[in-house]
Amino acid sequence: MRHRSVTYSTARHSEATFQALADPTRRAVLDLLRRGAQPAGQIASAFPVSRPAISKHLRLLRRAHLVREHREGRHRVYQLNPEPLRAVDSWIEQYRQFWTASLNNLKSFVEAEYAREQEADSRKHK
Amino acid sequence: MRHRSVTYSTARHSEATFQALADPTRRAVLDLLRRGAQPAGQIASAFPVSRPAISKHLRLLRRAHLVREHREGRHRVYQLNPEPLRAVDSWIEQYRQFWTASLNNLKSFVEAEYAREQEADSRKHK
DNA sequence: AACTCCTGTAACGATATGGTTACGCATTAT
DNA sequence: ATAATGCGTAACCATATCGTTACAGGAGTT
Repeated sequence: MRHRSVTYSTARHSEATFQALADPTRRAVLDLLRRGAQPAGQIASAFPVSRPAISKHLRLLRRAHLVREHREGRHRVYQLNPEPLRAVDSWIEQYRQFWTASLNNLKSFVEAEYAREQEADSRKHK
Repeated sequence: MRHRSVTYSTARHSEATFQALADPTRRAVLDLLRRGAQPAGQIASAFPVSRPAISKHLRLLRRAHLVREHREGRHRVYQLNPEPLRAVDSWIEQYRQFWTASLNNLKSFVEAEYAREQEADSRKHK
């Protein structure tokens, strides 16, 4: 029988953002845009893939709201929008406490937790 | 002519980690393990997919070093290892300044940056 | 008006991803 | 010894992903 874990819903948040960050080229595009807004072609020239490939990455980043685009003459200037990264940041935040604790402490804590749960479970088995 | 952007190399770091986090089920598994170590079957029972599917997710998480596994009787207990998340955190860190600044300030900053670059570039065009 | 520049989209192909069922192998229970 | 439990892997399938080349269309240039 399945539980449909409660934790699932929290992980569903910011799906598009995590998805967008999965690709190294897209992360590099964001890194590039930190230095300032640029037109699409100039962005593409910084990478070893074709311009249409970058165009598709930009579309994905646009749909994840990680970049904003506006026309300027015949250029399309792309600008970083870091807002969605806040969600990623707050997800990570929940893990920060784990690496501030020493690994030894973590290990014993986790093992104790499991031992406790196992004991609570032991009634269901024989 | 291609530049092979310098920023690329920084984005290549922690490739496996970003990859692992791209899937909502895997993020939910990590969220679940924050509450304590658990055997594989118990993890699987929290999700609406088959046990082998979870087994494959766990393998990927193992290879990304986001979880550790050890045998305990006939169970295989999985334990969170948040260490690789530090790399993600420090990547995000570089963006934190952008959302602490007001969006208006950011906008003008970025636009000024682009204007400056465009001017520097204008000698190459006609 | 004709031409060039900049960029998005379409169509296609190779590979990756995420799911399923069937199976094998240890470990514990009977 | 035999059966049952727990879990990883293999084989397979559908769809997604990321790249390419060819093409189209709007904005400046001549």
